[in-house]
Amino acid sequence: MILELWCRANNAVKRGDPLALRRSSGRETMTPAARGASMTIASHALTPMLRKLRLWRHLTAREEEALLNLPHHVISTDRLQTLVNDGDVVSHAWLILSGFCVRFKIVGDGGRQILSIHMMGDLLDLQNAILGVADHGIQTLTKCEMARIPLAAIKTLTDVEPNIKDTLWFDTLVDGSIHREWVANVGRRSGKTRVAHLLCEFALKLEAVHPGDQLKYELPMTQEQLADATGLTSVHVNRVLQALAADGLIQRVTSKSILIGDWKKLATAGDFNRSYLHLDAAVRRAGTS
Amino acid sequence: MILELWCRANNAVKRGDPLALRRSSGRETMTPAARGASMTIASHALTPMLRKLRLWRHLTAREEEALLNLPHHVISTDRLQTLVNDGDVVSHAWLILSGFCVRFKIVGDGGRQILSIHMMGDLLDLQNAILGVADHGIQTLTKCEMARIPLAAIKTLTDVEPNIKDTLWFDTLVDGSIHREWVANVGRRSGKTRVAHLLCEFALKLEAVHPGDQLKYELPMTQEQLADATGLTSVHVNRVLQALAADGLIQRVTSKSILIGDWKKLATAGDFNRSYLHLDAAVRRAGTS
DNA sequence: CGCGAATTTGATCGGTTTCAAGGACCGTGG
DNA sequence: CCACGGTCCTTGAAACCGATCAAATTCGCG
Repeated sequence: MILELWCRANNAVKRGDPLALRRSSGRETMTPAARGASMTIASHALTPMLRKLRLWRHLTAREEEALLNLPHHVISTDRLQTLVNDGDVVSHAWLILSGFCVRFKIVGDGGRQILSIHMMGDLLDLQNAILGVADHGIQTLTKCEMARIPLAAIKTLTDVEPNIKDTLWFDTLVDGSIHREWVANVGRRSGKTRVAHLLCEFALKLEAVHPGDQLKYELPMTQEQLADATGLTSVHVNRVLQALAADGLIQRVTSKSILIGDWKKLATAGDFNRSYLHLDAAVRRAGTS
Repeated sequence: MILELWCRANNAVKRGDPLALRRSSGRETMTPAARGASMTIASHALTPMLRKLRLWRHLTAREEEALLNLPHHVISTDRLQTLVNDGDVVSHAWLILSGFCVRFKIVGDGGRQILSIHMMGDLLDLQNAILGVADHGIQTLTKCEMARIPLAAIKTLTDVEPNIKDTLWFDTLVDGSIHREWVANVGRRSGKTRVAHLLCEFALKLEAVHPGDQLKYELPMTQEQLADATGLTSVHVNRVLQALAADGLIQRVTSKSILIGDWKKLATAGDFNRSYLHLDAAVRRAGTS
């Protein structure tokens, strides 16, 4: 249901002829007509990015305009599409317009570790693009609409708009902060705590991009993906979810629909402290300056 | 012994009257005379930073000069000093001139997770400073010499020197890449693999700032700290180290001195692929442009 | 309705933790 | 130079959390 709301929120994006990403090639294909369409019609396609960046720093109207005018094209993907592979040479950033994605790594024994979960407004892969070679993969969890933005255009823009560069830098720093929390999460917390922590993080990130009461939401992940994110197995995740439900911390209407029964208790069980998300950065900044 | 070499390399730094950091307050104390001394005499104190930043991007002579002229003062610390606590309001960055530091988090049950290990030339806490509130702590592993640089000065400099800003941004992105590798390391690898991976990473980072054969080095960490970095217990780290030695992957002359017996085997055992360190970024950049 | 994917359950196994105690090392002071 | 004390390393045995394996059940969807 939340997904539906988002689609409505994004209805400025023309999707008359959504372009499916080919699973085999991993690169988008696009007719000249479609390319032209996405460049001109979808002039406000990038608005989800603003909602996110405004959390970090104040942007002037001119700066926001410049961000919206970044060249891009919009792509529709199936679920479970791998957009970027570890080792790829990357020259574009991805912006999520709708849907959910993860970043991940594959380790030697074939195990997979999800590094972060992303949603509408998140600018993905700017890290990979600036570093030049991808050190991790990117995969969609659900059907997504993504905007593909050339790094060169971002460079050109940030070179003349220092405040935008600072904002994007800040955005990547928050990513780093979340990584650090995840290191602690998978390194030093029990299975139950890890899962509870993830549920809290997801609720708060949802709330940030889509204000409203996010105590009930659809978790766009299978238990196996949840396991990959928490460093557990899917079997154990299943048992942990049951335990959380038994304690009344969550209720599970369907398998993926999470209803947080008691936020305070869940946050305590998840050893969750929102400060690492830095969601109050703009508020704090405004208050002190 | 490596530490000795480094001290010699840093002998431009005047340390006549090292200023001990007070354990209780966590803030440096400094006589006016000493402050003046560190500002003027140690004009090349910041050179270790250049060696690191040159790995990421080319810097012009003027830019390097500007970086060296950043206002700062030099501080000597004991081992196990906590320089920054989670939650601190941060207005300075720390540059390591000699010695080793870690970044860490404390989780709910009192457990500690080390997030990254740092050495000469590493610019610490720029993340915390830009984000405003520290989301993690910083502690010295050994006696260190640190330069404390006001964030305001870095801001002023990077606003007029975009290439320096890009370089520092790149530096924080590499930090993020290392964080991602650590998430995968503690999340999805066995104890033995985790420890082997850490030993490989440390050798390579040493090599980067202090070229020479780093197959033998002093690991500036106790087994308990190794455990905090790998998400294990010190008892288990002890057993893992013995196992690695039994397999001939490492030799242990003293408890902390690591001699890598077979780099290839250790890298394989540690599922280690250096690409996430992005140490070849400058090389690659030079080759393609 | 029927198929494949995802969830759930049970039983067993094993890597890692925990607890506890002994021993080695190192810096310090006498 | 040695004695001392504290930190760190090492070892053993037992307990436990989470993994593994396998099978049954439910869910989602065309």
